[in-house]
Amino acid sequence: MSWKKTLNLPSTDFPMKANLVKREPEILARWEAEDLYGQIRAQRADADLFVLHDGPPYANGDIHLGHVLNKVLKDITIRYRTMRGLNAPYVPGWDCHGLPIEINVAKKLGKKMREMSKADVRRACREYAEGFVETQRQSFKRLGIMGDWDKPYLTMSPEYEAGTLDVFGDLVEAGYVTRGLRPIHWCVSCATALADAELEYAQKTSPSIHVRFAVVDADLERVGGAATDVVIWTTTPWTIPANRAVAVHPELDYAVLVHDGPEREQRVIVAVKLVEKYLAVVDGVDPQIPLVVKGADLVGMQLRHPFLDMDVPVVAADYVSDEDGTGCVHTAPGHGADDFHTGKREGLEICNPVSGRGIYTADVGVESLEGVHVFKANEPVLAILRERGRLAAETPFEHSYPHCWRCKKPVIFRATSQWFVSVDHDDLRKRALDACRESARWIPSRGAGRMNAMLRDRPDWCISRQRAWGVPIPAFYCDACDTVYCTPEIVRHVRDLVAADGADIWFERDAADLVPQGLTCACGSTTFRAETDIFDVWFESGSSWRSVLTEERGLRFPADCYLEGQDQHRGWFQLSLVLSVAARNELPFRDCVTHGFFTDERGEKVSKSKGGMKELGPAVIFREIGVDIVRLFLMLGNYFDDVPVSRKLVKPAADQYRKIRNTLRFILGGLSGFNPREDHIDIAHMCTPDRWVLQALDDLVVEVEATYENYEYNRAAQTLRRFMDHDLSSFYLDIVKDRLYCAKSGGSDHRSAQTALFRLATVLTKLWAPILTFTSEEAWGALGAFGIDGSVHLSSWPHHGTAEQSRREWMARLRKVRTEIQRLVDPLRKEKVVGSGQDVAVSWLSHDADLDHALLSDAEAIMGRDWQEGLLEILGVAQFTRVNVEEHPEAAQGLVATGLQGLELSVARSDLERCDRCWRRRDHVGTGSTDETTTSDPLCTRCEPFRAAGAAEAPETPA
RNA sequence: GGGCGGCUAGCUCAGCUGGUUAGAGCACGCGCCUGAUAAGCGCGAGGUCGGUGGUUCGAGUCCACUGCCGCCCA
Repeated sequence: MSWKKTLNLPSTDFPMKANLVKREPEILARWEAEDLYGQIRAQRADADLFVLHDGPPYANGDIHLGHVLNKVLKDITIRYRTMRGLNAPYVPGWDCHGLPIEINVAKKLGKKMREMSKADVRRACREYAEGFVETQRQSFKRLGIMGDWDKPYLTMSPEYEAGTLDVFGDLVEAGYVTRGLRPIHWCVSCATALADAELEYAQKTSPSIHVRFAVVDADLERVGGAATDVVIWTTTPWTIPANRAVAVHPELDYAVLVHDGPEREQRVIVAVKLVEKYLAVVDGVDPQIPLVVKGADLVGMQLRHPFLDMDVPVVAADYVSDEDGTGCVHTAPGHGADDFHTGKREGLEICNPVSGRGIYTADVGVESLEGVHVFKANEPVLAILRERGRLAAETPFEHSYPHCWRCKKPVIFRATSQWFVSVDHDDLRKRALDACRESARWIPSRGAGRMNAMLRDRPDWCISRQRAWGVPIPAFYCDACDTVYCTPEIVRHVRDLVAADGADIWFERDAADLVPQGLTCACGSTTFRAETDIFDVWFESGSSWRSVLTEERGLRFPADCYLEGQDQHRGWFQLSLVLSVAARNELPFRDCVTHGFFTDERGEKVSKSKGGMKELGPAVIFREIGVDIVRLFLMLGNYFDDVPVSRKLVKPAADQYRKIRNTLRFILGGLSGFNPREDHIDIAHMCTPDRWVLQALDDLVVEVEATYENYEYNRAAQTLRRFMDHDLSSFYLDIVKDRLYCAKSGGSDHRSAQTALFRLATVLTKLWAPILTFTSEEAWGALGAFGIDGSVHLSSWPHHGTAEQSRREWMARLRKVRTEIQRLVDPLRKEKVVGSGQDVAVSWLSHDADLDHALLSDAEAIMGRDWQEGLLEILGVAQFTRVNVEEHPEAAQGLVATGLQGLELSVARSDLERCDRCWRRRDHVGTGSTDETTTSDPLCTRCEPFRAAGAAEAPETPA
C-alpha cells in the first residue's frame, strides 16, 4: 500500500527552475509599478542617513562588466544599509563632458564640424551624451540597481555646472588657483593639455643620443686649458633646439676624460662613475683622466649650443645623478618639469618652439626645422648634430614613455600658459595627507598607502583644457593689455548665469554680456574677451560632492562611502579629495572602498579598446545568464583583487545558484500547511535539531552581518552558501525530513519543524536579499502564503539572539559521530548490504569521557525523555547501541577504531522491521495494529493512526 | 628603477591575530535514495601551501633572500 498520500510532502509555488531571464524583468516591472524605491524612501524618511555617493561613469558607450561589478557592489551596499534601518538613498550620476565624447562626435560629424560653432559642437556632444546616459540607465536598471533613476545627476546640467564653479570660486578666493607658463603633458594629436590621470605608460623606442657641448674659450682654464666638450645624454633629440642649459650635481665628481676611438682625440667631461659606460657607448679607447673636478666647479661655465647661435650655462641641480647618462643633464625649460624649475631659478628662457599640433614654429631657430612635426624631427636634428660634429653616439633605446589615454599616441612635455591648482598652497597637501590618515577607512587597507604615495608625489594640478565640451574657466582678458581677470566676484557672477541658463551661454553670448558690470582693467579699458579654455573633466567630477551631496537631494556632506575601481585612487578619489580638503578642509568620504578589474581566464588584463569582455556583455547577461547568477558570480570571487572572467568561469556560479535555490525551495515546500500565528512554537519547546538550527542561524546572522558591514560581500555569500549546503542541505534538512513528512500535521513535532523552517526561510531570504535581489524577492513572494507581504527590500534585518554555546559544541560532536558512521556504512552500501541509513544498526563504545557524556548524559539532559529517539534522528540510523563490554565482552568483537579520538564503532544491517509508512525501522513496528489483516502493512506506533486515511486514499488493488 | 597584490587539490578560491591528521565548491571516480526527482545524500582519490634559509616547542600563517604573473607609479 502506498502511504504517500498520508504524508506532508513538500509543496510550494517557488519553482525549481529559475528562468531568470524571463522572471527578472517581471519583478522589475512590479517594483517600478509599485514605486518600491519611493516606498523605501518614505519608510526611511526619518531614519539616520547613509550616504553612498556614486562616482559618475562616463556617458560614452554601453556598459561592460566593470560597470556591472561597480554598480552591483553599490546596490548591495544600499540594500544592506536600508535593511539595517538606515535611510540610504542612491542618486546615480554620469560624467558627460570631456574629450572622449568630443572626439567621437568629431568623428561622427567629419568635415561638417569645421563649419560649426563651438555652441553647435556642444549641442552635438550633449545629444551624444544624452543618448548614452539613456542606454546605460536602462542597463543599470535591468541589473536590479535600485536608485533614483528619474533624477540622476549629470555633470552637464546647469545646477551641476554651478556647483563646479562654486568650488572653483572657493579655490580662487583661498588663493589655490594660479595661471602660468609651465611645461605640462600635451597630446599633439588631440591638441590639448592632459592631466596625470589621462596618461598611460607604454614601451617606446627612441633614439638615445650623446651630444657634445663645447666649453667656450673664455672658460677653458677651469677644465685644464684645452678644448673640451661637456657631454649630455637624451632620448628626445627634438628638444635640443630648446636647450638652454646643462645641469650638473654640485657634489658629484666629474672627469675630464681624454680618449681616442673612432673619432680622434676627444676631450670631454662626464661624471667619474660613468666614464666606463661612456667609453663603451662611444667605442673610446686609451682613456686618460688628467683632471677631476667637482660639479660645483663647473657651474657658471658657458657652453656653445650645438647648432644655435647662443651660449648656454652650466647650472647646478640636485636631481642630477650619476646612475645613468653622463651626469650632465640636457636642460630644456620648455620641455620638462625639472628643467622648468631649474630654468625659473636660473632665469633661463622658457623656450617652447612647438605648436599645439606639434609643429616647430619660427622660435626653433633653424630655418630647415620650421614646420617640421616633432615626431619627425629627430632625424633632421641628428643630421644637423652630425654635420656639426656634435653627436658623440647614437643608439635605439626602448623605454617606458607616457601616452595619451585616448588616442594612444605618445605625449610631449610642452610649456604653455595653463590654469593650475596649487597643491602646496596653504599646506593643502599636508592637510589632505593628514585627513586621509586620520578620518578615513580604506577598504582594502592597502588603499591608504596608495593614496598616501600618490598625494605625496603629485605635482600641481593643471586644470585647463583647450577644448569645447566642458565647463568654461570663468576668466576675462583685457582687450587692450591682455591682463587676465579671475576674481571670486567674477566666478560667482558667471556661476549665477550658468546656474540659470547652463554653461552654453559662455559660447553663445558675447563677452560683454558675461562680464560683471563695471569690470575695469587697471589699464582703463572696459572691454574684455572671454577665456576659451575649459576645465579638466576631473575638476568637474571632483566637485561632485558640492553639486550632489546636498540637502535638496536628501544627501549630506561628507558621504559615508565612496566605492569605485582601484584606478580611481589617482582619479576621482584623489581629485575629489583635493578639492574637498581645499574648499572645506574635510574629506568628502568616510569609507573609501575599491574593487579590482577584470582579467580574462588566464589573468591577463582585458582592454576596453580591444572590445572588452564581449562574451559576458550586457546582452549575454540579460538574455542568457540572468542577473542574479552574475551577481552571485561576482560575489563568489575576491573582487578586491582582479577577477578572472569568462563564460566557463561563470558556470560554477550557475550551479551554486541552483543549489541555493533548491535548498530554499525545499524549505518553502516544507512550510506547506503552516500557519505562523497559530502553529508557532516557542524555542524552548522545540525539538532539539530545530532548536539547534535556529541557534546556528543566529550565529550565521552575526557572522554575515559583520561581513556586510565591512563590504566583504564575497565572504557573506560564501558563508551563506556554506551554511545552506553544509549545515542545512546535508545535515539539518536531511534529519528533519522524517518529522516533516511523517509526523502528525498540527502535532508539536511537526509544528516545531515548521517553526524552524519558517524562520530559516524568512531569515535566509533576507540575508541573501542584498546579493540575490530578484530571487530573494521571489522567495519572499512565496512566503506570502504565510502572512508575509510587501517586498523583502522593505523588510528589516533579522534580529538575533545569543546562541547557547554548549549546545552548539554538543551538536558539533554528534555530527562528527554521524560522519564516522557514514564512513563505515559506505562499504556496506557498496556491497548492497544496506541502502539508506534506516537499514543501519550501529554499536558503539567510547574511551573518551567527554564523548561518552555527549552520547549519554548530555543527550538526556538536552533532549529529555526521548533522548534515544533523538539521537537516532540526528545520527540518521535505525539503531545506536552502546556495547556493554563488562557483561558482553564478545560484543566488542566487531568494533573498529574511527577517526574520532576514543570512538569505536561497528555497523551492520538492522534486523528490525520497517514501518511501511515512514520507512523507519523500529522495535515496535507491526505490534500496534489490532487488525489481523493488516500485518502485511506493518506500521510503527506513530504511523498507525494514519492507517484508515491511507486505506481511504489508496483503495486500488495492487498490480 | 620604486611600490603593491597574487602564487594553497585538475579548475575557481577560503584559510582573520602562528597551534591538533591543510579546507570548500566545481570537475573526476564509486555508490545510495527514488517521499527535494531535469532534485537530494554518502564515500573516495587528488596538495613538497612558488623556492631557499631563518625565528619558534610548533609556520600555509612571522622574518630574510629569491622565482614567476599581474597592477600602479616614474
